[in-house]
Amino acid sequence: MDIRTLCLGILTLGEASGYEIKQSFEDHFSRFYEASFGSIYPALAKLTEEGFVTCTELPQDKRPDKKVYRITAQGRLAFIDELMKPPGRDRLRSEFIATLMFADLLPTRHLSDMLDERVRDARGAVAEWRAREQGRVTPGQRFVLGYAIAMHEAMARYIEDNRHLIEGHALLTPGAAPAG
Amino acid sequence: MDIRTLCLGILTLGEASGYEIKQSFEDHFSRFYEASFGSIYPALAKLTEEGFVTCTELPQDKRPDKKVYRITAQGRLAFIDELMKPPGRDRLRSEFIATLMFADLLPTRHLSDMLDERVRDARGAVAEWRAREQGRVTPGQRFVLGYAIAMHEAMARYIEDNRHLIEGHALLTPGAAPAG
DNA sequence: GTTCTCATGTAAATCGTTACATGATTAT
DNA sequence: ATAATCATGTAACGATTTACATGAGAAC
Repeated sequence: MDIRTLCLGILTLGEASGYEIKQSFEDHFSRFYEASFGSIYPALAKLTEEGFVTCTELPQDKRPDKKVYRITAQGRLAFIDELMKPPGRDRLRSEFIATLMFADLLPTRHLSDMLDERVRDARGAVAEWRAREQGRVTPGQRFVLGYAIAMHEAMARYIEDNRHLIEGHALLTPGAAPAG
Repeated sequence: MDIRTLCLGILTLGEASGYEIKQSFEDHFSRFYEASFGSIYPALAKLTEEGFVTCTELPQDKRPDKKVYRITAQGRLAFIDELMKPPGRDRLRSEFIATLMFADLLPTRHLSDMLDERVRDARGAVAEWRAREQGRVTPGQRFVLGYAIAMHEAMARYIEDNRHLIEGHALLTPGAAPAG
């Protein structure tokens, strides 16, 4: 599922310009997929060429013309075809996790700061998603929002419940018990 | 955190050949990071050039010589330097999630199959990790294994608890209540 | 007999980001 | 003044995968 296909998907929700599609990526796919203009604009050009979307130029004053894209019937079919393919494996690249794998090489203080920040960040993301859940969303979007919330709550909870495994390690090694 | 750095990390756990590092990626980073030979071999060549690892060739019969890499003191420092950098954001690309976002475009039957398979897969992964948890692992590795388990359990649980949101939709729309 | 494991490496292709190029308007 | 929002697009660069190249031995 490349960015080209995801643009098509966003256009099933309504017409949009390249600029607006970028915002949609941030709104709907935030933390799942990201896309830059450098991939969105060429994708839209290609989709137009292929007949999956049409493009109408709206003249604007003091700005480049706004190009509004609409998905075609053919585009809708192509998108559904793509959706019906068995989804590939999730691909997560987490520097946070990679770092913690080597926690024993790092000072406890540094780890604590990292974990604190991660928990803050996860809880912040959950708050944002909860807010978005209140708005008008399709059942699919609601399911995915709930999924994101559940995952990030589980993340925060796991970190809080298990941070002692890496933070408290020095205190738990034999012979390193604190005096008193 | 690129593959080059991760190779260095794996070598902090002990000497290894390129082939073995590939296996380590599957063992330790499975579902977090993946790496192919096409990225590992050039990475090791570059690390050797930079003095972060040394390479010893073991002649083998009927096979290419095995090149065993060991991390140097300099390499260890460089790796820790890298670990101390604030980790970048997690980057997840999930075709599964992207597909569910557009669940309303798909037949319920197809969704059910996808969800079933995802739950099976998550529970299978959890079982594998639980087995690995029994072996000898560093505290960091234990933390990360627990994290992976917690995440995938949360995933399976969320899907089971909320699949009706997308599967049962037809039954819940007004006027579509089952007779009886 | 076909697939898996072991073992290394290169080259092409893919996919995407970052930086560049341009420029007015509005909010802080 | 400085940044953010609006608006499009190209070109260079980067990271990684896939396919190619080679080949024996063991297991099924």
